[in-house]
Amino acid sequence: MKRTRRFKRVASSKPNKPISTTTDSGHDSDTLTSRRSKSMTIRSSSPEPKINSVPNSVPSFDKVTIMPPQFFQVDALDLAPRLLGKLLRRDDVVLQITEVEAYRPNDSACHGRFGVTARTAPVFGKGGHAYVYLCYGLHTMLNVVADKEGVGAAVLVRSCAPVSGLKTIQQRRGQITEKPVLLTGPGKVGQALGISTDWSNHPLYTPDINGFCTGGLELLDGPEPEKILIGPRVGIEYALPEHANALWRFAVADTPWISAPKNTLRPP
DNA sequence: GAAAAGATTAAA
DNA sequence: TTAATCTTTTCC
Repeated sequence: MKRTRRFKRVASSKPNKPISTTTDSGHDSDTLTSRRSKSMTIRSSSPEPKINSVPNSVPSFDKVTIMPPQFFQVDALDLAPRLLGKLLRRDDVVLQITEVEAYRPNDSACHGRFGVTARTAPVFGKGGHAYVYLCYGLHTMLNVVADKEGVGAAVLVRSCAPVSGLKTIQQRRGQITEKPVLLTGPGKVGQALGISTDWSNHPLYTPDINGFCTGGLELLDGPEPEKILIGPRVGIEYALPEHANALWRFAVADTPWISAPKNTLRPP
């Protein structure tokens, strides 16, 4: 066990991070608990859930709609394409989801295939929570848990486009660029959001206190893409052919913010 | 208790 | 094309 030290290696461990008390590495379950405490009421189902007329501009935060829990309580195959265009927010960073993959029960590529374990427990939890795991020992992968409690289903967020907080994104990524290389790839999304596996099981439908950006992680409504592309999922060659070949990868069409490989994506 | 594999990325 | 890197899960 080499383990030089148990220092929480978080992607965004850059020294000049703007967050004050709630640092990435300082994030812990206590913080989660308090954040989750109910004393805050929000109308997650406002009369006008759609955000049209916001093509490029950033929607003002107090008009934003947080997706309600019931939005997530569907089959991962249904949830996945609906996540395209939606927004992930943490701090001043807002990312628009451009590419996802669905993972489902009885799916030989799904992390839930071994049943409930310490790592995968959130996958079997209530839809609308995050499932964050470490891949290849270094990349934090963000999934949106789907379906009802007890069902092992989730949607991996593979790529995003930046909406706001570009400087923070670049800082966390360690790259000063506006090109797709900034956010196309699941590990990059996790790094840009500055999350660690401690964020696994964090609810994405619970607003920050008073709706301000206090370090939470939320899924906000966003414009639906006009056209989408589908294809087989990436990096699951070990799975059974029927699952490896299933077209459960979804992407926004006509955007450069898509991860490789792109040549396996086709119109539905 | 040990070994293998992995929903990847960046650099050569 | 390949090294980096380490947790999770399985097997003995």
